[in-house]
Amino acid sequence: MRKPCCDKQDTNKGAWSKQEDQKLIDYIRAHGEGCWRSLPRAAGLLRCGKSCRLRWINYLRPDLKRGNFAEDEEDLIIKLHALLGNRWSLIAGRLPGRTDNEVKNYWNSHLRRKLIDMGIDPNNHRLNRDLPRPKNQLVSGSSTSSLSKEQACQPCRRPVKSHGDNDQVSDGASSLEDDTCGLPDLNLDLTISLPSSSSLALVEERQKYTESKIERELEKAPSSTVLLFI
DNA sequence: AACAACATCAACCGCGCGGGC
DNA sequence: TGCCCGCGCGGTTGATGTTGT
Repeated sequence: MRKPCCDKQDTNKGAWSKQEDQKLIDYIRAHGEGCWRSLPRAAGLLRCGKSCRLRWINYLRPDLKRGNFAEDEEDLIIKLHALLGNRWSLIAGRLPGRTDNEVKNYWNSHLRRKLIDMGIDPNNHRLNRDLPRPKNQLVSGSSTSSLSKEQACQPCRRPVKSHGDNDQVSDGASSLEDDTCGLPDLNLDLTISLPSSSSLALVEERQKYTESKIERELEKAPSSTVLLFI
């Protein structure tokens, strides 16, 4: 049996207080990121390392872009999801200032429903004849509220999670291989465009940071997917 | 105004991967 | 070569906010 990541008896859980945030920020400013396991003690925090890491990455990091997703960001997420599936960290790596958690939440709460309302299966990004056809309004209160959370999520539930599956990239990506007639329905422009010219510098900086990792991941992806991606 | 239902998102959990020994 | 440990990822949960009745 695997050891827990920390001694749960002595750690706080739940929402972070301002003081905790400040301690974490101060510590990372002074010592940099890394060694999350020992960080809490060193920083004087009663949190487990994973919790500190998550808090920093998803909320406290100075380069985070908070706020609503722009339309081009939405497009990019949808396109990348079609290619990569639920590989949120890879998708987030292409969105400067966004975290995997943020992208994942946004997908689950907004984009998935948007696709469903457009009659597109968010699993494989193909037109779904069983779903309602496109409506004039993308997300209307009545149309979405009639879809219970369970109903909306059910088709997207993956079978028992397995990282091994990732080697096949994803449901979405693998479906591209399975059925090549899927994408044209979406009219997806698969060229990856940068979100905006103003954020170009940030994009480049972050891309450098993630480039090697992304490239490694893409090497594992099926060649057809790589071609599309490039 | 009060309650219920739904939506959002921060945070947690468990697992797999990869590096070090 | 195999084991251990730390990190990172994706799925899920639960608290909180918002909207509808």
